[in-house]
Formats: sequence, structure tokens, C-alpha cells
Amino acid sequence: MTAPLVTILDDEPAIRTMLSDALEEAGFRTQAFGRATEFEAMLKAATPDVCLVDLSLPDRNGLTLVHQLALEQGATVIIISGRAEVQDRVTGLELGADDYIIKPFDPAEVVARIRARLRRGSTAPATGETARFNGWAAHFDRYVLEDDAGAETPFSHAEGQVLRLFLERPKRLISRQAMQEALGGAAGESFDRAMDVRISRLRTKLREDPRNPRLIKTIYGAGYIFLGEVIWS
Amino acid sequence: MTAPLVTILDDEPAIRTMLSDALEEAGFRTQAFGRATEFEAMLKAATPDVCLVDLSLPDRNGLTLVHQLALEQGATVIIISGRAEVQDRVTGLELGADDYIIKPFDPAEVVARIRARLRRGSTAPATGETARFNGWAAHFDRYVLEDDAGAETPFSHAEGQVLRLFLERPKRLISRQAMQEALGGAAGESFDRAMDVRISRLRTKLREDPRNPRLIKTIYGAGYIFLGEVIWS
DNA sequence: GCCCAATCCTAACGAATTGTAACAGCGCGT
DNA sequence: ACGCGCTGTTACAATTCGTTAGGATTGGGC
Repeated sequence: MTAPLVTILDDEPAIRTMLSDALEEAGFRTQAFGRATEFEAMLKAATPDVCLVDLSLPDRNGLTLVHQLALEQGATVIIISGRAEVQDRVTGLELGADDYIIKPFDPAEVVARIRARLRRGSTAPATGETARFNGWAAHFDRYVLEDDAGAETPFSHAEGQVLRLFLERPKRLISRQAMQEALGGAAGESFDRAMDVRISRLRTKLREDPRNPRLIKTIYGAGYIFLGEVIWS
Repeated sequence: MTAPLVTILDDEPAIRTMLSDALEEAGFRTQAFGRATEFEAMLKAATPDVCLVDLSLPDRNGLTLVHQLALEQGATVIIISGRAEVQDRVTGLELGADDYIIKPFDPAEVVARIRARLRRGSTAPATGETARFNGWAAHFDRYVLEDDAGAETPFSHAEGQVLRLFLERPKRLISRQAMQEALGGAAGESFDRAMDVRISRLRTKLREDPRNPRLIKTIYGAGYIFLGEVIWS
């Protein structure tokens, strides 16, 4: 029962990251593409549950692609477009799109609309993920951290956000700024220690040695890095 | 194969005629109502393929109705609303609506969106009168909760509403706002703690450990999530 | 090595949020 | 009228989590 896969096809990188961040936070798996050709290459390997498609693509007419997806693949297709005319929406929907969202949009609404589509399909509800790493198992559905002896420690929502961020990007530097944006959103400045405190609390629950943290390393002046062998299931 | 039946529920006569005209021109059968009570009387006789519902009704909280339609009847529900806030849309979709259209709208787009829904076909999530989950059986016809040893505990109507809401949407976050509105409560004011009390009483009957609830989890600042393997019969 | 400023950690505090016991009002059956 | 169960309200306890503040650590300059 893995998380549903949502693919994003948009030529603007900013939109791609905004969507994938919001969707992954909501518990979906995501893949983002900037060109239709790359996107089509992926289609041969995987079958996404939902496709988000921007109509203004550099290398293909978006509507043609939507039509193919909807009719030949039977995929759930949601158009994201800057064009606001009613006629555009009507043709998009008639060509097989399941929904039509206009830019600028709120990521929360996109998530809600995707869920509304998936609800009708047969696929199981979104959540239910577990990540295992270095003797630990993080159960994000139950908000529980389990050690190798089976003892369970609950973690809060805020701690879970940080933990999820680490587990999704292991062995990569995560800058403070990126973390702030991924979580609270409010671009707090340097006198905002909330992030430090969250990490501190998470370290305590992971029984890290303050002198020698093995999982969450601080990179002085840059950010944090999570060192763990993560397996999602 | 007769034409699909679309029902319209809106208190403004002008909107009702505009929608029915456009829909009948597009080949649908329509029935329009100005009050929720009349609408519900019709539901006992016929089963519409799509329900268009305005949220601002004179005699009922529209969202409560949407929730009943979507989950208990399995109908395809499209909300039509003058409220344009993103949060309103997210809540509406969370509560089971299939689409959310904002006034003022173009009838052609409504037709296109209805067609997009009908294309997918609508299968009801099939909820019955008994739900089994994690050693419990909830009998909604008898208002009784049965544990795995067969011992029975009665639950009240208010408790049943909350329990049903959880059992219909397991493993998904249910925001406080969504819950208040689904249960017909007035718009959630901050001094309205009735929801907390209901959940507290439900947790007691489910013999939850207050320190470590296994079925009904609180997500601080967000809402609740029900973690159970639910099977309706 | 030694000093210093920048950066980071974390205990402690407090505001916001949530849990729940106790109370009160209501409806209903007797 | 009386009792009883249901349900919302109130009041206070518990929890979460951001902020503060002081101490510890880091890295560069000497």
C-alpha cells in the first residue's frame, strides 16, 4: 500500500518545487518534469495515479498530451493553466481532463482536489507510511518512533515534519532556509530559533549523543544533514 | 439508458433556472429545489446522478448536507458557492464534494465539469450499518459498540456522528473545521469546545489510553486522525 | 595556542491549543 | 413532578511548541 504517485509537468521550476513540496508533505510520492518528452519517457516505466499538466509547454501542445493521457492511459489528469477563459476550461475538460485549476493557485487546494479525485478511484487512502533507518522505524501514520527493541516513543506533528524532511532527503545538506520554507513557511530570520529547538527535541527522541550525533549532523554555518540508511515501506 | 439526472439545490430562483436551462439544453434531466427539506424529500424517491448544491441555504447548513450526500448516499456532489476563500474550498472537498465551483460561473463550464465527473462513473463507497475495526464492531442501527469479547456498550447519537465520520474517512486528517461543519455545528467559534468533549467521550468508550491513544490521534493545531482498519458491512 | 564573534544547543518560560471532570439545561418516560 | 440520560458549557489541567536567554561550540585571526 504505497502512497499514490503524482506526476507534475510544468516548465516553470518554481511551480514544480512548490507543487512537489506541498504534495510530499501531504503524503504523496511525486515526480516532476519540465518537458513533455521526459514525461513521456517516464510513462513507459511507471503509471502515475494523477498527472498534473501545465498547458503551456515548450515542446508540445499540452492539450494533445492531455487527450492522450486521458484516453489512452486512462489516467486521472488535472490541468493547471494560466489561461482563464471559460472556453479554455471547457475544451480542456471535454478533451478528458478531470479537473482544471487556474494559476495562481493555492497548493492546499490542489492537494484537496487530488484527494477528491483519488477518493472516487479504487486506490487506498493516502497515508500509512513507514520509514526504517539504523534500527529505528518511524511510523508517520501513528506518529510513533519505534526502536530496534520494539519500544515506542510518540512524536508530535512538528517533530514529524522535521523527521519526514530528513528521511526524504537523506545524506544531503538541508539548509536552514530550505527547512524553514518547507515547514512553517514564514521566512523567519536568524533570531528565529524554533527550528533549532525542533531539531533538538527530535535528537532527544532519537537518543542522539549531543557530543557526537550519529544521525542528525549540524553543518556549522550551512544547515543539517541526515545520515541514515533510509528505506521507505 | 435515460439521460442522467442532475438535481440543483439553490435558494436563488435565477440561478436555478439558469442552470436547469443550460443542463437540459445539454441533454440532462434536471430537478431544482430551493430548500434542503424539499430536496431531501425527493431523495427518498429518486437517486440523482449529480447533485449541485449551493452552500448558503436558508434552512440547513449546506456542508452538512454535502457530507451526507457524498458519504452516506455515495452521490456525486458539486458545490456551488459564493464564498471564494481557499479554506472554504478545501473544507468542502475534504467533506466529500467532487468539485467546487465559485459564483459567478459560466453554465458551459458547469456542464463540462458535470460531464467530466460522469465520465468516470460513480461508485458509492458502500457504507452499511455496521463497521468493524481493530477488535470493535460499531452497530449504527442499534447504537451499540461491541468489543472483541462480545460485550456491548451503547453510544449516543452525538457520539455516533463523530464515530461515523471517523470510520468513513480512516487514516486521513480531519480538520476541526471540517468536523464542526460536517456535524452541523455552527461556524466554529473558538469557545466551542463541544467537539473536544464529544471526542473525549468517544475515546472513553473505545477504552483509549489517554496518554497514548491508538485509534483517535490528535494532531495539534490541525485536527484528528482515525487509525483503524475499517470494514463496513 | 588563545581570543572573539558568529553560530548553535537547550533549559525554562509562556501563549495557544487540547483534554476532561463537573455542572447545568433539556427532553423524555414514568 | 420526578428521575435519568444526553449534550453543551465552563473551568481548570495537560500538552504542544515557539520564544527567550544563557551557555557551549565552531572557525578564523592573531
